[in-house]
Amino acid sequence: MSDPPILLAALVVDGPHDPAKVSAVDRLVDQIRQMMRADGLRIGDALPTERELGDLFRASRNTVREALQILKAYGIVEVRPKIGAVLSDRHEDAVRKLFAFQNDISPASFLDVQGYRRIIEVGIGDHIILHASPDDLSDLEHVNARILAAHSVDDAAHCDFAFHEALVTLAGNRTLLTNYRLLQPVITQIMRVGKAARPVQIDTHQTHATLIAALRARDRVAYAYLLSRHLEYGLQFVGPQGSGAG
Amino acid sequence: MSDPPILLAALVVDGPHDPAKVSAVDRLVDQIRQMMRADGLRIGDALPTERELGDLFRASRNTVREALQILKAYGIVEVRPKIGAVLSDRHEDAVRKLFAFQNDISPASFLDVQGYRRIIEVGIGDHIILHASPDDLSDLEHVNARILAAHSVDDAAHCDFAFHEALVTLAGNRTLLTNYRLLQPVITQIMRVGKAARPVQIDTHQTHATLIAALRARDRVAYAYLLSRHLEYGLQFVGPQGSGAG
DNA sequence: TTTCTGGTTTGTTGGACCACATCGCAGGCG
DNA sequence: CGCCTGCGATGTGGTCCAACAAACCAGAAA
Repeated sequence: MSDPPILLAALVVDGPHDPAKVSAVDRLVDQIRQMMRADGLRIGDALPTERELGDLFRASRNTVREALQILKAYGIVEVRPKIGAVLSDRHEDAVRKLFAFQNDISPASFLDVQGYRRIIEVGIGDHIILHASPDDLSDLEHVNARILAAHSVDDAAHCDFAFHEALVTLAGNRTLLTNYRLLQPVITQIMRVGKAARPVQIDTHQTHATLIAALRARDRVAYAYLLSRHLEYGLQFVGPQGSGAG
Repeated sequence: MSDPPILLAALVVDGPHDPAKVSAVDRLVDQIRQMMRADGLRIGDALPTERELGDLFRASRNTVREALQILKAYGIVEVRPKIGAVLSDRHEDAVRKLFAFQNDISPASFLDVQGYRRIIEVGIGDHIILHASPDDLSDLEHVNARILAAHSVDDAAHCDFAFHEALVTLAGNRTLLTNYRLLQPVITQIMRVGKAARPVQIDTHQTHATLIAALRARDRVAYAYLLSRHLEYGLQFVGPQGSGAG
């Protein structure tokens, strides 16, 4: 061993077995994150300038910039030209974007996603029936009403998603909601396809209304049945191999 | 007055004008991705070198590197020292890492995540009971057995997660499994905390065994009850504010 | 007040150096 | 003769520096 560059201690990293082989860029990413936390920075607060960061952490501006690109890709920092890097709340958007990065939407994934939705949306039925207030259900109806005013397939698909999103919201679980939202692009696409075959805003609205009615009646069996049928309905249009057992 | 710009020739980029003033780095990210697709590159194939990319797309190497950092953050390329950037299938890992990026795990998220798990793992009970083969359940037992051989809290936590992951796998839904895996860091951390309080490998193994037994008996009520109690168990250790309504 | 000027910041470029992985060649050995 | 080994040459990524352009901000000047 000659004399390796000491490089400061790379404080704790997520890697379980990363002794010191971490690159300067990765080290910077961690250091900047720690600085955010240590200084208690909040959304909208600005980071030091690139030069200052480089000076602080003994790194060149290029290295700082590469680290900032990673932070930017992660959506926790937003670099505004000539203003600087500010803490961002685009993290979830970044996750969503990244999540949809490779999703070639095939009929198979259509089926799979609808299956996922059935598990989720049926599974939360009990909780909604037990805990949702009449106001909650009224809100649901309000969201449902918007689909009647949709003036395009795209619009209708978004309203449709908004209804189901509101449904999932009533489960009162942030993790679940976050995960469900991750699939927004795929789900909305499914809805678009279904509605493109023939415009069915009124049908959709009506089905949603019966779902709400089942929740009001605290009828979990009816809710599960209606929801399953509702989700299977769209599968008719997804493609040739969507046929077979519904 | 300043001297005329030295380089900065026309050399403007591809196709239609970009009124959006997209940065060179973002442009490069797109161009590299297009190149991947156009050349039909597959996992493991190598990209041109950074210098060649810069030459190809009329960008400096630093710019290329910033673009590669983004691609790397997205998990679609992996830069191996002295080899170059190769197409990677680490995309899901990248999503997972990104997902856990801001999750400074608080007792609140502990509760939330356990609630999410309850919804999911209880919700798939019916499907497992209806569709799981005896071999599936034997596999589950096999996975469960590994926890007895765990020699550290960390190891036990991973085995514990592996069991629940196997459980979710039996639901036969890829989307659900992907989303569940997204939470692996958080879930494993929860398990670590729970097992750090006191080593309970045998208890965990036993509880898992009763779960399997309930599945074998096709007793969905018992399954749901045992699972809920199992998930609530770990919450005792998460922190003082874990109290209150479950 | 408005305008201009200088300083600062990011975006981008070109170039430089280092450590090291890989390749190819020469030479030794079975 | 053929195979293996050792060793540079080459090229790669990792990092850094210096510089310029464009845009912005603050303050002096008119």
